[in-house]
Amino acid sequence: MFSDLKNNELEQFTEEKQSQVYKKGQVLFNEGEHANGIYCIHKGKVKVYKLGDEGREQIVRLVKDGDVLGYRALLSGETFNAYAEALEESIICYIPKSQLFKTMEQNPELSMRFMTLLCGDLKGAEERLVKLAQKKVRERVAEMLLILRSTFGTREDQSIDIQLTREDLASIVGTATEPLIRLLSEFKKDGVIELNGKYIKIMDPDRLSQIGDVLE
Amino acid sequence: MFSDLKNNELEQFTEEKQSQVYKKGQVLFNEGEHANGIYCIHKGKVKVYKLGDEGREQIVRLVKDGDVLGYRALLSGETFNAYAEALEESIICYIPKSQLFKTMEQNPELSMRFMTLLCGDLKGAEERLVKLAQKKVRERVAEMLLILRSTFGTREDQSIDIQLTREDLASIVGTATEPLIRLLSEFKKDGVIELNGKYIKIMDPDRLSQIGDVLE
DNA sequence: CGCGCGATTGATTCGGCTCAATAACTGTGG
DNA sequence: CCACAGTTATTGAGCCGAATCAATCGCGCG
Repeated sequence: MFSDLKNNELEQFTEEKQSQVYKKGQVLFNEGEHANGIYCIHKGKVKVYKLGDEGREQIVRLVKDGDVLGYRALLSGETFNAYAEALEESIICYIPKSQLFKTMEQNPELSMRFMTLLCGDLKGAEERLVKLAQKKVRERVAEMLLILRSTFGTREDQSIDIQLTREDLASIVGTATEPLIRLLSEFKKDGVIELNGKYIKIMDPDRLSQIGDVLE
Repeated sequence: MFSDLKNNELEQFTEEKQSQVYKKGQVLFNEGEHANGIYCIHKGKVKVYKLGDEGREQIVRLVKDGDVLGYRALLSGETFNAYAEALEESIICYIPKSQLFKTMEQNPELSMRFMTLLCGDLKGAEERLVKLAQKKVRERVAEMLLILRSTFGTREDQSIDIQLTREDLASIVGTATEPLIRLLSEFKKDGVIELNGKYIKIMDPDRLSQIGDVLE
């Protein structure tokens, strides 16, 4: 994200940044809080979620090493409209508003970068919208597994490199925990995936994309 | 949107802009087409929709007088990822990329304006996402009616000032036509709304927001 | 005036949610 | 190191919402 700042600016950035370690479950920010800076995930994973009217969690986005977080609220000068919570021990640095804006003035490039990020997020959100409205849970689950794998990669044993509770998984696809579990069990029975606690290994990606797509 | 440009720039804008009349049903752009400019709705209404995997329409956004359209694709240098179609006879002016970018360079304000638009769209999309995932059709329909009224206002007879087919309405809330119609009929029977062809009049907004909210 | 599309209603089916019960797992303190 | 308590995961049964299919109706338009 900041990789092509001029050298001196990059230094300045690095100096002033405050790295902090967040433990699993620790909260970066809550919905409604005032945004005074942005978060860069140096290492780790964070879930960004909103609460529905009945208090149910809805995961809006998952964020990992190298991603930036919280710029929507900062750029629009509003409060955060989601919660962010570390999914594992994470190293995250905080860039205060003043510093970011100063750098942005000197580097129009950087503004453009944020613009691009926003565009990408918007596109992604709209695509998810359509899928949520039109696809069945079964298809969405299949698709989610593929997306998780391509986003977070795999560990040595080929399982997807992220640990989410079944509730989290359900909250990504927008369903209840039980239906999600049933689908995972079914996929497992059919040899499409393997389950190992929170780790999921995709055995037959083609089958999954078949299930997740139009077909069937 | 462009209201606080310096005078000479505003003139330049006005001179060069090409106003065009779109008839009802006429297409502004298709998904996948290359974006070479943005559209400003001078007068009229436009629906922006995507197609699901089975070809079903999903309305992403409704746009009216004073709104701007197509900047996501242009700013990110990608193709349009939705379709746009006039809902009624509309006067729309087209601002070519070159001119817009030139003006943006001279007016950082304008870039900031777009940034704000994007932030707003993103926020909106994420909120819709949550509602789609968590609320029932009945609640979403109730909420949509209220939103339509506050967005498009009412005519002299207090009916909402927009004409949408039942299919369009269904596609906004993310359901099939029949369930939507049933709910409208129910609301009508209960005296919550009145139906007059494509025009809908809200009789009991409080009841509607009750239905659309947590309660019930 | 009739054709055809959009709107409406009914009947049926199916998916997904909820509730309830059990099992596995996690971390904790004795 | 083990027992316990409190989660988290899993499975089963029943119900309800919503999609689908089918048929009719109404209306606008040619």
